[in-house]
Amino acid sequence: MPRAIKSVKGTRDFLPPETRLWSAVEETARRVFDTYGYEEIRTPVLEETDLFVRSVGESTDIVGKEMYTFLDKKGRSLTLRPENTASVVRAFVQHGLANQPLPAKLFYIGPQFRYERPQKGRYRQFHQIGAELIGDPGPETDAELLLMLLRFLGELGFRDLLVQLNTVGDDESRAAYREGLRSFLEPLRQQLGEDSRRRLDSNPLRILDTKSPEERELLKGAPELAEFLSEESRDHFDGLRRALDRFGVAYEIEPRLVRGLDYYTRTVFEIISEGLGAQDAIVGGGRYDGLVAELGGPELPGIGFAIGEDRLIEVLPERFSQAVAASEPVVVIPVGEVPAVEALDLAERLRAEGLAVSAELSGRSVKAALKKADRSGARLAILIGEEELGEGLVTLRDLKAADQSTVPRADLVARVEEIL
RNA sequence: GUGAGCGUAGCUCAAUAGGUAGAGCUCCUGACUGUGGCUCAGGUGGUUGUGGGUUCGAGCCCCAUCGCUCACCCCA
Repeated sequence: MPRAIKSVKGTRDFLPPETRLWSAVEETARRVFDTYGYEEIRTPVLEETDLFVRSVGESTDIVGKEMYTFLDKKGRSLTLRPENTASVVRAFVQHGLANQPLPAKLFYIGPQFRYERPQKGRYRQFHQIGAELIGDPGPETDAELLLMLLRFLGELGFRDLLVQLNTVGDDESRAAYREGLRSFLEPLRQQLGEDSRRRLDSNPLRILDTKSPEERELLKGAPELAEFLSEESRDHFDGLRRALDRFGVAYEIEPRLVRGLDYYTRTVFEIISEGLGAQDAIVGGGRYDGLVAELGGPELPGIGFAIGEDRLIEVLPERFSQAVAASEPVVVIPVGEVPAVEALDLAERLRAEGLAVSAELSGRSVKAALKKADRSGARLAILIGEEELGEGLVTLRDLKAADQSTVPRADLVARVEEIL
């Protein structure tokens, strides 16, 4: 016997009925995003490796050790996208979208890939629903993006979600802070862990969100970014907070929220959820005012978020999942000597009317067919018997009420719709 | 990449101190020749993740490997 092949580590098959849930979530996203004027963009799963090196950042964990990178047959270095913002910005630049009315508002839904050790809420192929807005620097734009995000999550039944918010300042603020932090930590170098010592050279800001209690203790006397913020960055952050307050958005300032992608500037945010264990962030995002230019485009600001769809579905409120309807509410069953094709014929007529119908074609007994219909969650069974066939009648059986009646075919659609 | 726990039927799990694999659910059939949800009877389904070792004998012990799960790390 040949070896059975299994799905690759960290990847999953999504089977019915769970796939209905995924579709429903994605439809909700499309509907809500549409009300904010966002259009869908689909970018390739495969990109030139350099795209991520330049945008996400060489010193980040994502680029340093989590990418699916390989050489193609011509020796080009390609990478399965570990996130989607870089691709969206690349496409924006490549197609000259800056020449269309700004800001550009784009959303995407699709798989992303990172070579990590899988655990709860973390997969090698995972899925993100994200949105990007390019070409508007104002804090009201940040607020609107967050309002859209929260409206979407609200439509899914989430309540009381708390947005964690911070600002990492503009390039100048960050450069100044980086030096401030470095000169504070340099004397303490020997007390830092191995990772943090390395970051002291490459990216000192990342040390801030360490989880090590000893390092947190050391950091207590560290300078804060707020002290180094440029006036513009401070104004921007204050403007965002005023807007969020006006719309009643619940948020908390999380000064140590830094985020692991290099392209973020100013506004950064996260939403975490209970019930996900250690991987509890369901949304992450922020502003990236230098990224478009970094990727060869014009000097345009941008902001976006990415929702972890796998994690989102893991903690989806029950009232949403329960509202996702069952399939095939009607089953057509041939009785006695009536050929299966008659059941197919009737099913086709009903489908043409827009009804979800399955036909019993396998020749099983009426009894077995009803049993199967019942277990599948069907609401109605239509029995085509020899006795009624000649007179243009069928038997309509309500599987929940357990009663049935004989109805003319002409009235069938109306009767079915009445019951459903 | 590091650590820990776990891999027996499609699913959930059994298998006394190593003695040659079983149940429930699911699925199919029948009791009920054109009528389901209950009950009863029967059937399909496993080289115990894989490879090696110890042993007269391994699902059980040892090693390796793959996978799953959780945590570290990182992030969605």
